[in-house]
Amino acid sequence: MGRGKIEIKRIENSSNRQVTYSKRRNGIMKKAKEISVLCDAHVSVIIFASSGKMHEFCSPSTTLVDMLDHYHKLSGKRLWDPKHEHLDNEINRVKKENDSMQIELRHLKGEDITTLNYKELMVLEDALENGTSALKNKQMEFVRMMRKHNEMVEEENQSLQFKLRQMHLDPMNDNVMESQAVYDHHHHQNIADYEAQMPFAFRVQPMQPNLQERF
Amino acid sequence: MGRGKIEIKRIENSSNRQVTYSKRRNGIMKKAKEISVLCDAHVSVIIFASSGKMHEFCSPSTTLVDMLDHYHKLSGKRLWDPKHEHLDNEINRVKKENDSMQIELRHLKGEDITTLNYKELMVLEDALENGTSALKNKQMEFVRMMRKHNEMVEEENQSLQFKLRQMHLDPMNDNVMESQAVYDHHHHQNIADYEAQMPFAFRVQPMQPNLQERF
DNA sequence: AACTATTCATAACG
DNA sequence: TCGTTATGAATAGTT
Repeated sequence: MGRGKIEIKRIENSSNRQVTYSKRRNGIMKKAKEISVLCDAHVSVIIFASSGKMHEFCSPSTTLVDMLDHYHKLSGKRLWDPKHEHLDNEINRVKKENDSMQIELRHLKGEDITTLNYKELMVLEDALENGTSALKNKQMEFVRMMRKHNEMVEEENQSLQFKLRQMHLDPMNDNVMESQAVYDHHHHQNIADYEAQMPFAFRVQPMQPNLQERF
Repeated sequence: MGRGKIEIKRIENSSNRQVTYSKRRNGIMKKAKEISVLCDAHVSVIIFASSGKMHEFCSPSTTLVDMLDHYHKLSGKRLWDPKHEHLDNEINRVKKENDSMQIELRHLKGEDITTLNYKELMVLEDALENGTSALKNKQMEFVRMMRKHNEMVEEENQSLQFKLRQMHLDPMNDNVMESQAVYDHHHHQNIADYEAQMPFAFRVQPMQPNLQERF
């Protein structure tokens, strides 16, 4: 197509080559645009001239990244560096871990255990027994804390009653108040220590209405 | 170029589109080859048909990876960095999921529960109760299967004893054997049905030595 | 860059 | 899917 047929081999004349490059490059880009419109195709064309200059075309319906992503999936060839592959592997590894943990969790919660064999059920039973007994211990600890707390509150009540009685008997005597202050200081220190260890729910609402049902 | 001029817009006739696609794709690939030879250009063409099939051309003097590297440098556009970031985020997300599952698992197994507050302990208790009761049900199912199995074995024993006794009394009489054969056929069918449902551990070693301790 | 004589690509058809 | 062909498009060489 031109004034004469040409052989397809490197054009030695540099300026000729440059001109032909520019003309044919435009031709290819036009064709690429056309096929993408005519046939709904996704097309990516990247050309580097021997001069180093780059030209590219990518169909407007997509992006180069998406195309390369797709390319990666279809061809199986690795375009991205080992870094990338490493990340992929890491994701797969972690996801597998995730799946097996999810299964274990479901089993412990009593779901999907119909497929388990006898041995697996034994393991599950051991785990549940451990969990249950640890829970029981922790709950007993709560009970002990509650007892202690109650004792301290009762003790404080007594001290307050004592104080009130003294003031009633002798309203002008400050000595009573002073000796009480020493007691209070010590006492509140203890309560503070204790509450620091107390879980939040307990401190806000010390009396769980149905706690006794649970033991 | 062709029997008539065409407008550059999507070809609605599907088979026409397919034919045009294939012809024009060949045309582009040929042009790409030619320009790379004639002008020393590095060319990459990737085309996805709307059908999903992929075709590519890359000048023989280079590779797609090299071209993309070059592209990366010249255009400044970040080709895989966004992908990297995406993978990183995915990993972090899954790892977080992992961690929380691991914590839940440990709690169910009775580990690290000292930090739990009262509310959390209640939730844990519910989960453990569910798990335990599901396990109990499954175990009872095993017991029922064992019972059934034992009954069948005992029944078979009786039948065998009967057969032996008959042969001892009248060693020359084959009728006994024939009537027994009918019985056996039916009986073994039942056992096969049953064993198909039996978990593997049970079938290999029907008598678990410490089973009775566990119920 | 334009022009134009040629070759090439391809739309329609078989 | 394949081959053929008339026609328009691309482009090599020229100005």
